[in-house]
Amino acid sequence: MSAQKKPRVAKAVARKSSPAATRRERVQSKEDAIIAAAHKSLTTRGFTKTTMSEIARKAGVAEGTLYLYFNNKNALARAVLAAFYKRLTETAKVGVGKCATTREKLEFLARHHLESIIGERRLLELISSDVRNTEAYEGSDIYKMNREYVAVFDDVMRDGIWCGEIEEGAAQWIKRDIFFGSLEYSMRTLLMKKRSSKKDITAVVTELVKLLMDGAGAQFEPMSNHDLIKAVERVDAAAIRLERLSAVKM
Amino acid sequence: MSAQKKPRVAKAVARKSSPAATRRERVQSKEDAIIAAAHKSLTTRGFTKTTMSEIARKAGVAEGTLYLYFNNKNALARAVLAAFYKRLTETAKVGVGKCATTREKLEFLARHHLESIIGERRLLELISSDVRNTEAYEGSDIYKMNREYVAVFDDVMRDGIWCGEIEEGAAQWIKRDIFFGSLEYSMRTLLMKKRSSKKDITAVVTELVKLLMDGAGAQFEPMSNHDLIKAVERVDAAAIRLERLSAVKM
DNA sequence: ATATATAATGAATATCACTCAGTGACTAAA
DNA sequence: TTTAGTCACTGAGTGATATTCATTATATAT
Repeated sequence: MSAQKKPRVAKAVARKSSPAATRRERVQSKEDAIIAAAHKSLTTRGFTKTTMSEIARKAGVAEGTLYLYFNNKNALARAVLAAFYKRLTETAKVGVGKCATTREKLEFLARHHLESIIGERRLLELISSDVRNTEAYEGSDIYKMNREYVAVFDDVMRDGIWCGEIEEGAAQWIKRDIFFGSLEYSMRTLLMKKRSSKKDITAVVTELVKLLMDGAGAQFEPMSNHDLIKAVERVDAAAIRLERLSAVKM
Repeated sequence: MSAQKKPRVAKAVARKSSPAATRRERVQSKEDAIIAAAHKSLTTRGFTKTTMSEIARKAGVAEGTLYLYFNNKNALARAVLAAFYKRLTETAKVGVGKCATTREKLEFLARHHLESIIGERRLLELISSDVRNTEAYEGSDIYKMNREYVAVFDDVMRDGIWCGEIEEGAAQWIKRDIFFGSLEYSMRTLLMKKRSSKKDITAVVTELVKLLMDGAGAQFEPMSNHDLIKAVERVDAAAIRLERLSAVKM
């Protein structure tokens, strides 16, 4: 037994979590720490450049420990994404609740979505690249989270149709795609501009909602109520003159 | 000089390209072969799962040779993407040229884009994940290719505005984002459906163009000029009758 | 024919995701 | 308190893969 493996000595690291916590609580807080560390790395450096050892270091655990909590790098990324969706859905619901009209709700949702995905743009990588392809997307956590999130939009649209603010048109899922698709693409464009300002975001939001509610086609010069009333008044005045005329002659 | 490196013997591989070609031509055809091989792997297996050795094998060259033509895996992927954009732009221009109205042009462009990105969906990964982040996007080949491609859409819209089929609205880039963003998002949705049929594509295309041109909001029953003129004519006729009446009485 | 430039090669290296044999901490029963 | 058992953790080791570079092969010019 000569070249036996050297037994590793525990470094007696001070517990990060409160020592009095139960085992379950300690495990939970460690999971949170890992997700937080992963979130930070993923959002600042992107999926590919983020290494597991980096996450482990940030979270204050050994590399192997990550794999006790998540099967692999993708699963960890998915957990981060799930947490993001949860926050996103929550704030979206709250915000919509404070709006009165359908237009206000849509504008809030659009702005909220756009600002959020600009802030955490690196997370969207995960959706389009590895995460969606690695496993059966349908039935996954992310899929459910996404469903729950876009349901907020669906509800707004349903209400809008119900109270006549929106015309009941084609399949709902198409409008949903138009809404979220436009915003994600706009994000890319905004990020490419030298200084994407608040004004740009407002422009995108306004135009998108305008399109969803009013359309962008050249209207065929609809007459305004004002014009119509003036025209009617003139006719009215003419009729009165005629009435007077015939009354005098009678 | 005992354990000297064994000199590698060339395998005297039969030339793939015609031996009579010039040096320049031979290099070009090899580059094409590499891009073709990379395209095949990338579209079937995705970026991460595609290995450089796999591409080298498919292209019939050594692994090191790949790096004589492209600096790294990302650069190679970018070249594949550039070729894709080139084809896409070409076919888009040709197709639009065959359409008469703005609506037809937009519907063609939408369908063409959607069908193309569904067919080569794995290439889109590249845009959102590594490619865009690896280097300064602006000024890169991909950026220029993309500009050229979306210019086809811009031209259609400009024509549409010029001949009055489209209303001149907000910034053009916003409408562009709405167009392409909706289609890319729709692609995801379509791919998730069990059997995404031709009919689904048609529905998306129709609805998107309808939205861009006519809008989806509940119109407030605007009075048309035609209706107004008819109304005025009726009033006019009534006035004439009255005039005749008073003339008789005179 | 020889020299020079160009093109190609593949073993070696570095980096990273992931594994596993082993260590320590806590808990419950004796 | 002691002891056995389970849970949580560790980090060196493994295999896969992108990238490099010393070397060899081929084509062209003199």
